[in-house]
Amino acid sequence: MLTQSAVAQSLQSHHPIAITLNRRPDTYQSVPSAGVPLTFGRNAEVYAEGEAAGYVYKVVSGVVRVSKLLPDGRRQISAFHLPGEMFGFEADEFHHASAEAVVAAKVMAYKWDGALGMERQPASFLRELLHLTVLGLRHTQDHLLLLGRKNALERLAAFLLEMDARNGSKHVLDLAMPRHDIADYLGLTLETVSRMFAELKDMGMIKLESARRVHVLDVAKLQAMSA
Amino acid sequence: MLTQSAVAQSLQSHHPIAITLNRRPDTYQSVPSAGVPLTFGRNAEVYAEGEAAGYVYKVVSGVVRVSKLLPDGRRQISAFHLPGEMFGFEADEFHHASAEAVVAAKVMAYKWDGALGMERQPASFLRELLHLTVLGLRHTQDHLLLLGRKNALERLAAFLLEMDARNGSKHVLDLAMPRHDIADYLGLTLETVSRMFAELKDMGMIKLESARRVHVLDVAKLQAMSA
DNA sequence: CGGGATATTGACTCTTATCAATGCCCGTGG
DNA sequence: CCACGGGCATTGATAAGAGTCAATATCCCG
Repeated sequence: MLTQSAVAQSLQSHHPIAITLNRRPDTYQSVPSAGVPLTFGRNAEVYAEGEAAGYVYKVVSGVVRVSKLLPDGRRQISAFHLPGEMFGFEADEFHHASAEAVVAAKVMAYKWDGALGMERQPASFLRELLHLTVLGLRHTQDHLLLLGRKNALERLAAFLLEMDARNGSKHVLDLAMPRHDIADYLGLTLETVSRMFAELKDMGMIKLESARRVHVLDVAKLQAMSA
Repeated sequence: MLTQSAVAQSLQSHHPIAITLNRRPDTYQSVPSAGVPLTFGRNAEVYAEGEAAGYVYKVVSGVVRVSKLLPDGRRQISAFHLPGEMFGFEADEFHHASAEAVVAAKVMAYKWDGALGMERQPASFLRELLHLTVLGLRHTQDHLLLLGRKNALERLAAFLLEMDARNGSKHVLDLAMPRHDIADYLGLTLETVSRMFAELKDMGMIKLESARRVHVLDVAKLQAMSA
């Protein structure tokens, strides 16, 4: 596990950093500083729990997972971040979770000096960030309900619906993450996740083209089942 | 379950509202509008899930729980709010969780017209609110780890430590909430919570003066156990 | 002092975890 | 091009932890 941030590494040692000033239009117009583009391979660490938090991040491509570990290795993934989403905000100067690429990912890093930096941000950016953070809080509270009160089948149904909705409700999903990551997101073991996939398949609610490629056949029934 | 907010009720129908302009110094100096003081009896609803969100709230006395329900009645409490804490921020115009008084509580309500209202807030208030929200997000993520990955004993140990820390680490706790609420916070049943209290007692880590009054005898061991 | 809500404890069940074997897919190298 | 190997996934048998149902017990509050 790295103690130095990936950004710091890039800045200090590795490849020359391209500060791309004329990249594609940003969803988050008011991010005030130019971003640093970073690339991560599968399972590469964006930042680690406990590390100093000097940046906020936005996914350009790929998928990033944010997770926390217990000392004995048990892991809980709190979110998967897809392209366009920001992550890495902290209330103080340290990251209290870690972030890794699920698959090869491109990420923009924006300088963010914690509370200090916040002093100098324009109100428009603060509003945007507050909005994003409140949305994140809502997602996390929904996930509390899932982890605290839903059974394994309900959890997987909710997961597939969430992923489908975030992917444009095409009802055909290419899951970027392995069963183990799904399990750590849903508070289950990978075996149970696998069994629940089989069960949803047997019920005719999904079709598994392969382990990662899922067809959602009956959204309504899945929704009824996820609650 | 009420469909009208408690604030609206107060404003529109019930007792005359005292707009107290010279109350005790606020922790949150930059809340821009004068607050409306409200009183709630045990289990009274501050707001309901789905209701329009026109206010943010601060606990003055008592304890407030924020929770979400599944259609069949399963409940997950995402937080208990103690005096001084704010709650009720939303990203849009609706509450996506409900809030009730655990015991008789006094609460200040501050007008907050969602995104619209946010436009007019000073940056200082936005910063404060962002900070509070990020702190809330951190707490919720910690709670995800608890619900997704900790066993019953670990959950109760963590709960008692959290409550003790928030109560000034006096190692003597007066729990405001019944076993059922603790269970719904920890994702357990009230029977399991009761058994885990007994187990911690048998291990000599706590003393139960009564069901609600708990002495924390060995903080270090409890901490080791909660992780 | 009595009564209702809250809490504890016990017996048993059920869901999910654990441990283990097998299967599948994909990329690599012969 | 095919075979091999390694990661990933599925499936099975069994165990463990928490849930459920039920019977007291205790504590407030009037």
